[in-house]
Amino acid sequence: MTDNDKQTEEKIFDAATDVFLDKGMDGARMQDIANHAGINKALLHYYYRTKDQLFDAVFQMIAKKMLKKFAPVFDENLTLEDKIRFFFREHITFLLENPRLPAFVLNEINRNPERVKKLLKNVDVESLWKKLYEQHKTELDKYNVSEKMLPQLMTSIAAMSVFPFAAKGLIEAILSKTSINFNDYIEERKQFAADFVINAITK
Amino acid sequence: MTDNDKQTEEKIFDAATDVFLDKGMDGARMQDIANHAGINKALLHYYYRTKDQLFDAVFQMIAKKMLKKFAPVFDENLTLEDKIRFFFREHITFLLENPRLPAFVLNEINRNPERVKKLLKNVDVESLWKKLYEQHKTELDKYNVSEKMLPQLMTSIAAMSVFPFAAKGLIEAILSKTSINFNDYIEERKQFAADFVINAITK
DNA sequence: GTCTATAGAAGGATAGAC
DNA sequence: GTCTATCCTTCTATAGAC
Repeated sequence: MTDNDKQTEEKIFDAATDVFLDKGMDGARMQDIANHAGINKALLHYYYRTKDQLFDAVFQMIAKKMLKKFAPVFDENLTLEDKIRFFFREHITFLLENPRLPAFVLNEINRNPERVKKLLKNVDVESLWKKLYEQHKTELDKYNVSEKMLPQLMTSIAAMSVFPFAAKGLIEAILSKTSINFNDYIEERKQFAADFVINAITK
Repeated sequence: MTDNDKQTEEKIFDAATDVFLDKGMDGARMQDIANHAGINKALLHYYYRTKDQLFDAVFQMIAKKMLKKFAPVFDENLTLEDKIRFFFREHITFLLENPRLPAFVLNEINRNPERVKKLLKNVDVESLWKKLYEQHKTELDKYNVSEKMLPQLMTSIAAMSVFPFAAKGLIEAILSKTSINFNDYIEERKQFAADFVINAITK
C-alpha cells in the first residue's frame, strides 16, 4: 500500500466517521461522505466495496474506542475508591471531547446483533470480572457487593457516566428551562458520580 | 370523524409506531408501514400528509409516554425512600413491557432539537423541581443533597433505570458470555437500583 | 375514504475511460 | 488510483378512478 493509498483511505474513513456519527447508518448518504472526503462516490466503493462494509469499519473502531475507555477499571494498583474517582474523571472528560459517541453506539448496538458479537469476539468477560473481584475482594466484602452483583455495579457505573451524553438532547432541553448550563452540569458530574457510587456501595 | 376513519387512522398509527420503534425514522419505510396496517401507501399520505408528520405524531406519543412515567417522582404522600423504591419497581416493570422505547427516544432526541422543544413546551421544569425539593426538604437536608444537586440526582435515577434498556444489545451480548440471563439481571435491578440510590444519598 | 398507477427524485453500486 | 457517466432500484409523494 503506497503513501497515497493510505491518505485517501484515511480521508474516506475519517469523513465516514464524521457523517455516520451525525446521521447513523440509515441516515448517512454515500454522496455526503464523498463530499466530506473531497472525492467522488465511486472511490468509496473502490476502497470499501459497500456502504455496509464502510459502516462496519467505522462502527468497530468507535465501539472499541468506547469499550477501551473502561479498561482502567480493570487495572491494578489502585484502591477501589481511587479507581472509581479516576474512572469518572477520565471517562467524562473523554466523553466531553467525543459527545456523539454514546448515542451512536447505543443506537447501532440494538440494530445488528452480529456486529456486537464481532465486537466482543476477543473479550473474556468471565475472567475480567473474576480478576476484578479477586483484586478488590476485601473492599467489596467490606462494602456489601457480592461477586454476582458485579454486573449491576458495572452497568450502574457505566450508566452514571454515559447516560447524560446519550440523553444529551433531552437534558440540554430540560436544563435550558433553568439557569443551568449543560457543560457546567457535566463538569460537576465528574465529582458527583464518584461520590454517588462510592457512597452507594459503602455500608 | 366516523368510526371507520378512526379505525383506519388508528391502524396506521399503530403500524407506524411498531415500524418506527424497530427501524427509527431513517430506517423506516412507508411501504412497510402500509403493509403492517394492511392498507396501501397512498392512504398513509391521505391521513398524515408526509412521513415526517407521521413520525412526529408517533414520536410525541412515545416520548410523552416515557416522560409521564417519571410523574410518580413528583407525587406527594410518600417518603423519599419509599418514593425511590416505588419508582424503580414501577418504572423497570414498564420498560420490561416496552423495551424498545429507551433506545428509540434517546436516538431521535439527539437528531431533531425542534421535536424535543415541542415535547417540553408545556413542562415547567423549575417549579416541578422546586416543588420536589420543598416536599422533601427535611430528608434531603438530612442526606446531603442541596437543591442545586437535584439535576444530578434526577439524571442518575433516570440513568439507573433507563440505561440497561438503552444498552440492551450490548448488555445482552456481554451477559451471554456468562451464566447470567438478561431478564434475571433486570428483575434483580428493581431492588438493586433502589438500594443503590438510597444508600448513595445517605450520609 | 380507498385503491391502482406512476411521477419524480435520490440512493447505492458499477462500467469504462484515463 | 481516480474520475465521469449511468444503471437500476427504491423511496416519498401525488394524480386520478371508483
